[in-house]
Amino acid sequence: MESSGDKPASEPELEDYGTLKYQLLGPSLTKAGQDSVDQQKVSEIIYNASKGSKFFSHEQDRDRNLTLKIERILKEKARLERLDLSHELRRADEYLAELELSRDLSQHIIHVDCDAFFAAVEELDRPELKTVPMAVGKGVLTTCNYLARNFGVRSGMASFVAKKLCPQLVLLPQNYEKYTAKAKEIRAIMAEYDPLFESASIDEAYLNITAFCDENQMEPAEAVQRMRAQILETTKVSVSAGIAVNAKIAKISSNINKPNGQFQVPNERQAIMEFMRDLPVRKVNGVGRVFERELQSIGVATCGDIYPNRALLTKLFGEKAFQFLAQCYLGLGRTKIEPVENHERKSVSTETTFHEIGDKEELRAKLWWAAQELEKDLTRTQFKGRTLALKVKLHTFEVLTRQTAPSRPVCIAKDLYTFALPMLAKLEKDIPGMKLRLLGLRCSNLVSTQKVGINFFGVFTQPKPTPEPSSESTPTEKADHEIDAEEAFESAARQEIQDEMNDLETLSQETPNVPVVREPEEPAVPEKSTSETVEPPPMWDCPICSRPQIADDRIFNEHMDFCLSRQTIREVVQDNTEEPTPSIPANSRKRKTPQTSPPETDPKQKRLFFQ
DNA sequence: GCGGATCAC
DNA sequence: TATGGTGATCCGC
Repeated sequence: MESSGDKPASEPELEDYGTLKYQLLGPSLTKAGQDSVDQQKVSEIIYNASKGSKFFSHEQDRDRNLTLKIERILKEKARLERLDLSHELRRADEYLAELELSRDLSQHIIHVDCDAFFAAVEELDRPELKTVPMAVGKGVLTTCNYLARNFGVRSGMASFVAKKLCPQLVLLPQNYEKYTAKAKEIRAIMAEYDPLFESASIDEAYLNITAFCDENQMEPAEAVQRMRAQILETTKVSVSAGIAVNAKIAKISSNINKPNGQFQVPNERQAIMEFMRDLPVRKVNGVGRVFERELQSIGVATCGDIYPNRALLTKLFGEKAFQFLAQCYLGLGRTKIEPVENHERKSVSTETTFHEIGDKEELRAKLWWAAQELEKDLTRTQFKGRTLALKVKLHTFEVLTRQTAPSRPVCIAKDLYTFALPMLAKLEKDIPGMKLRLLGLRCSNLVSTQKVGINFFGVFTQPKPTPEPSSESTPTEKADHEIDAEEAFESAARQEIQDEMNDLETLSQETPNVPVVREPEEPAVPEKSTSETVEPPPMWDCPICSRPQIADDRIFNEHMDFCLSRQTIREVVQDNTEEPTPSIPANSRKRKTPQTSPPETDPKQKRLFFQ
């Protein structure tokens, strides 16, 4: 969420707190300065609340590694400084000169950021919450109101830590639909100022108001003042805004007079350079806690400090980092603002955290669950993946990823599971006694499955179940999904276009399984399709009992359903309840309905089960 | 291309 | 007692 205030003077002294305690304060600290908060005290409380936990040990590890890395950076810096750097210096200056030529002062870009958005929306429904410290989010806080911030509570903070800082803190669950609806109201107003505005997240947007200002003979600050008033008036949500020559400076500026304020950096080179000169590098989007420490170690605290170090940056941090920092120093940034729909999606993923699991059956159930979730997301976004990645977080909080390139693009749960399982098995083999706290799947190298369908009247239709951006797919990609016109025509008689598309989808990718069967009498895809599968795995491991099963749909499904009910019975028995076990229909896996739930072993889910 | 790491929100 | 999920990018190999 957004951060608040801009008070370089109150930044904590690293030496006083130690790097670890600084790290534990969380990512939002330096972006959001806090007045009236005793940071030292807050730091102590967080430290003590975390001490001894696995999370803490992991943070300690990371901190140690970063400290070592910084030692290497300093050694390298010392080595470089004994050399002749005139070549590096000239190269840096040439690049700066080149950048300077590209400077464009003609645009008025604004960044709009809602103030404590989720909390603000909740306060609209329940005004009494305005007078108490309140936060939104379970486990980890998504955002909190300004009263809570006075206690040192922040977004991204574990809620039990927040409770230590502020025992009277009111915690609300997230209600995403509510926030989305409110965001839509706000966006409708922003569209009046720039119809091609760019949503950066649910509560942030960039607008290019150059044209609006020209057409209405208005100064940017005046236009923004008007827009903010209009948003507050009609949606009752206050927003802050930054006005500048580009997105980078606008973003920084929107934080300066937050909440309910705005700040402008004039479109003049001199003013921009002065603004950047004293700006802590951490304020720039893209500089996080790690890079901040690395830069600080070589004496770069503000963007102005970049210039005297320009000859060293490429060698120490790489070419990209140098170019990024050069642009920070000059105050350059993008002026191209465009709707997110124009952006090409690169990946689709899902992951969940759970209580520590070491049991292989349980892990397979989690993997199966993730596969089903990912299938849903891939269906919604209309993609298949050429690459599939498994992500796990060990009980120690260490994160590992393994990826594979299936023989063809995948999007069906069973395929996702089939290709992911060997990666999980290998990890289990390589890490004896592996215990996980998170498991996730990601598809990348995406292939669009958006197709032009033909309806009953022969009219082309563009199915769009969600406003998901229709990523521009290359002609080659589209060739992957040419539809069988005959089959399309037959399907056209059906009422629901979405069903039609799903069916076509299934056929087009030659998967031996029909993911969606609405009509009970609908026959399953004939067995022959199994043989059409590219590289059909001869055996599948059951996600529940992990025993290999013949790779035949009917046999596999029956076996899995049997295992599912058995698993349920066992849990019921273990839980010592006399509640009868609901039987799972044999074909339940073939219906894309909530009852497809996997053998859930989370305590929470078990409880739900018996309610 | 893969895996680790960082970053934003 | 207890520390999130999604997407993107960069680096070193």
